[in-house]
Amino acid sequence: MAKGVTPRSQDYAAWYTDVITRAGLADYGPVKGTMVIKPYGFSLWEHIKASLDGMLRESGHVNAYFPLFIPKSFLAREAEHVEGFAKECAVVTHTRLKATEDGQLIVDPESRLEEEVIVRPTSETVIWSMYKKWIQSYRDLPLLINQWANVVRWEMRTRLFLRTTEFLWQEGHTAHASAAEAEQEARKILDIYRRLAEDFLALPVITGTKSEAEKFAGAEHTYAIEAMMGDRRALQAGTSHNLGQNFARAFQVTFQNEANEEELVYATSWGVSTRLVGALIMAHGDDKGLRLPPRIAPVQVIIVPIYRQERDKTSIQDYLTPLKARFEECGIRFAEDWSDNSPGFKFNEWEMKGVPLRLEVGPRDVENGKVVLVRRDTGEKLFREVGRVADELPRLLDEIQTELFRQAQQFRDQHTYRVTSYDEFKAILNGDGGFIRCGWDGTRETEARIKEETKATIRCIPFDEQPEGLTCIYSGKPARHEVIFAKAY
RNA sequence: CGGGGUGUGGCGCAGUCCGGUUAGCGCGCCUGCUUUGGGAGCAGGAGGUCCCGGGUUCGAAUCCCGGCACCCCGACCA
Repeated sequence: MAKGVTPRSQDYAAWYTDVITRAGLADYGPVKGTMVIKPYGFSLWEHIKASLDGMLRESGHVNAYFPLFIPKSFLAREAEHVEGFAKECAVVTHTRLKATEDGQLIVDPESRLEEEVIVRPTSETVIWSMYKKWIQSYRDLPLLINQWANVVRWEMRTRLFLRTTEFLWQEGHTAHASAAEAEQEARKILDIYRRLAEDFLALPVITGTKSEAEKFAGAEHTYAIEAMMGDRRALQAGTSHNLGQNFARAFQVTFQNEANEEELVYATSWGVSTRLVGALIMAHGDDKGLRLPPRIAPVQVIIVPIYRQERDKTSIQDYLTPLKARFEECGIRFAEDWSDNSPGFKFNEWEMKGVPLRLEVGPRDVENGKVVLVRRDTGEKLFREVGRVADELPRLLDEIQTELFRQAQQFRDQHTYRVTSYDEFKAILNGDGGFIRCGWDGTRETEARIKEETKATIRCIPFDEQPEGLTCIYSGKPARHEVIFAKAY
């Protein structure tokens, strides 16, 4: 195996998969499009998950679990929804296999299901079939349920973490007594997603509304957080939908309001997935590998001992004992690398894994009462007194967190353009690419034409849009919205 | 579903055109010794249905026919 990864500038896609495999995040599964999330990658996901789960609980949501299998007929209940997902559903048609005389294993034709079931691509339909049973009165509302689950979407083209046939996510499904409350919920969740991205993943995002063409199948409105990756393409990092009464209507979920009138329930759904891991890799990674934000890094500090002889090793171990005790008191996630690999190898290895801080201790440090710290974000070397380093670490980790965010934000801003002519628009997309902020006449036709001609799509209509006085980049008509265009994953 | 490519020890590849020793190289792995402040050195060693199935031939990784799988590029998508 080569020593490093393919440089980003040479082949971004190869760099991305190299980093994932070399850092030990994931591996390809045996079935096309599937992925094994390895312990280090899974630990990263679990930290992301814990961060979000905490925020969801604080805002009154509870976790539950709904079945993987859904009757095929459920999907068809909501017209747009079936349209959106039918093409990518895995379908279970039989319930068993059997061995033939010549030892082959075949699907037992006698086990054919009367009603075929689908593997959930998302759970709106099963969940609303249950909500029908659970909701009668306004007193049953709001219902604020979240589930952490796997879903399957049989995609044509897959990429590790960004789009796999099966992926892990959380999906929230809420029911409300008024349209206004559902709208407020959808927006509240989007803000939680924004905080997850910005405060935990150090990933600056743009919040906004999806165009009709890009919204979720079955939603009234879709809101999203959009982030810029290192190749200046956009990645949708989370979505929140106001479903209006569409699913309540499809599943006949009504409640009696305070005026004793029967009314359809108002709904939202929202989700973020393991795609966030892909976002982290592409937003922060460099040619040495991952760079993880301390708040979600599985290992925040890697201790690398450096020694020649057994007695040095022993003295380093003793030297580290009180320091490690202090780390534990401070709640710092640290690990030690006592493997037989050379120090240089370990440095590269842990940089590949994106550990925010490396702490080196060698005989010279033991003699002088020092340690050496090296920041992954800046490469800076810091020499510190062993007795004081634990007190400083929480602040230093915060600083790294902030710095990663700052770098990503600066990168995004440098590659965000406001343009007024379609020629400029195309020049940017044919060049380095980036986010383009411009006017749009609000028509599906314009959006479709631009996509066809440039591959760029409307990522969102940002909440802070200022369409007044703008003209449409394509048609020249007065702009209905100011939007962000970009090529997207 | 179109277009392109690749299937050979764990990984990356050479060998295939032009059939012929025991299928080779780098990395990794195992053992031992020496090393260790930016991917250590030497010595020894283990590890292969050459994607699968037919065919041609005295002889097939190599030629012929058929299949399968995966990767990349496009249309669809969190």
